[in-house]
Amino acid sequence: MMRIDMTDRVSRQSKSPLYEQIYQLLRNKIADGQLKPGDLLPSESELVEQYQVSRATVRQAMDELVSDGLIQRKQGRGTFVSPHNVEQGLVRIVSFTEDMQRRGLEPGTKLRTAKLIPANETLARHLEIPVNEPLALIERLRLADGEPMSIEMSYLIHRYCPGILERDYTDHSLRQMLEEGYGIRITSARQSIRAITAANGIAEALSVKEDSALLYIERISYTEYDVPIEYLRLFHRGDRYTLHGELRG
Amino acid sequence: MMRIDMTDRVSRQSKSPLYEQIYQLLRNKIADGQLKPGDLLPSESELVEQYQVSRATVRQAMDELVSDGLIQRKQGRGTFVSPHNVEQGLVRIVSFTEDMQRRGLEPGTKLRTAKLIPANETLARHLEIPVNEPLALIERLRLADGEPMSIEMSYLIHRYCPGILERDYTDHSLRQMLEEGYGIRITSARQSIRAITAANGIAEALSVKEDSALLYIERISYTEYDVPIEYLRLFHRGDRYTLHGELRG
DNA sequence: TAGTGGTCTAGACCACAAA
DNA sequence: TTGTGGTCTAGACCACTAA
Repeated sequence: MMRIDMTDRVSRQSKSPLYEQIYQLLRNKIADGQLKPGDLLPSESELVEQYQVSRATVRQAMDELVSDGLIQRKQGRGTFVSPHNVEQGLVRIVSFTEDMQRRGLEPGTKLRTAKLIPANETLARHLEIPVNEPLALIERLRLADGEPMSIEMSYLIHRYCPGILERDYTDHSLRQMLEEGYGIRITSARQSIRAITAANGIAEALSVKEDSALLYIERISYTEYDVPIEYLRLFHRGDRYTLHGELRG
Repeated sequence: MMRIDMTDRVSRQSKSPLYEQIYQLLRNKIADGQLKPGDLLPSESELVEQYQVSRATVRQAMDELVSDGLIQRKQGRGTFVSPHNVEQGLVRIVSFTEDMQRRGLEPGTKLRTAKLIPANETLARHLEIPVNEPLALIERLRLADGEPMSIEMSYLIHRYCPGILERDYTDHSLRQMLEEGYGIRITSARQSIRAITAANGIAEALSVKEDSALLYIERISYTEYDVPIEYLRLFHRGDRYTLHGELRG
């Protein structure tokens, strides 16, 4: 279980900025249900009082939540938790586990492959490495409530995370392992989304008919130094998986 | 042709805020190629000087561009136009025409249907109106370089835009007509994305085989008063249409 | 009228990158 | 060392909503 800091305060000694700390505190309150959809948040001036920071800092924290789609401001009335829990995979990187839990489904994982392969031309170009550089390929079947939901193929630059293939991918998220085992933080990513038909092997693994429609996502993840670290391919069952998002006008 | 304001200044008399004006000016410069991908933007202090506003206002304008994915900040180095023109339909509402132009394709439109229908239960629920309320259904085939790309089915609450069915949808965007003809501004939307297989009629219109994979988007658009105004269904050809986006860690 | 969020200012000090 | 963006403050006035 994740340990959660329940002290509802911010620290000026922390290495993370004040607005980030406030953002996390509020995000946690929404995540764990202390603040429910439709609830009125404390006003900006109340938060200024509570955390002893300036209003600009409070607003910076809330800006992030707005851009996540988690809260909505109403001038003259206040700030509210968004009616539905939107924000799913279109703005922020979300682990499969968190994604499923937010949908009210029980996540599960089966490892299909974990091996070393040489980078082909496409992978090399996307990861900005030489052709034939060794990559760790980790392929997992993701389950929701025991039923196949997605296949994830993760191509990691092995040089940055030697020995990762010997670890256990079932219980720990890859991102967590990269951070804790190798000090690698993924801070941004670029992805493309399209619809494809399921090839033979994929269809079988996902328990769908051949040529069923899949939501296919390719994602390149970058470290805090803007270095590509992972190329990810996601095959989501079209009949089970939907992305949600909010748009501005 | 759209008239573009070339005066590179902001006005304190304008009804739109200063940061919004600066945001639009910079956005236009990126759109029309005055600022190309990879280019260094003027520094924040230079923009402060140029537009005679505070640094916070400049930063607020740039925050929007960052969140659009159009620019990237590099501490100690400067702010750059994003290498690729990402930002496509996952953050901001973009017209089909603009979308295609950004992809370097020639947009085209064929009207398929324009008629009045009563709202069924699903439509009524999404649009927050009574069942059987009259809706204007406008169905268009969208072309890119002369080839079918998407089908758009737009369900508008007719009460808010009477007579819209008599207008010309080929040359004007629906959003533009709503704004100019009825004073209705669409300021936000909520959408869901999934993969489906093409049903018979849709497949034929899109010139693809039956059961081809389509990227299917449902979108509810809201006015500035958070009133639902339009329910939109988009069927994009999976082999031609890809969404791109950036994620935060 | 009182309280909310929306906008804006004029500073300050910091961490980081490049010369 | 200089200039960049990153963070933060303490104010100000405005537009909007609800009582």
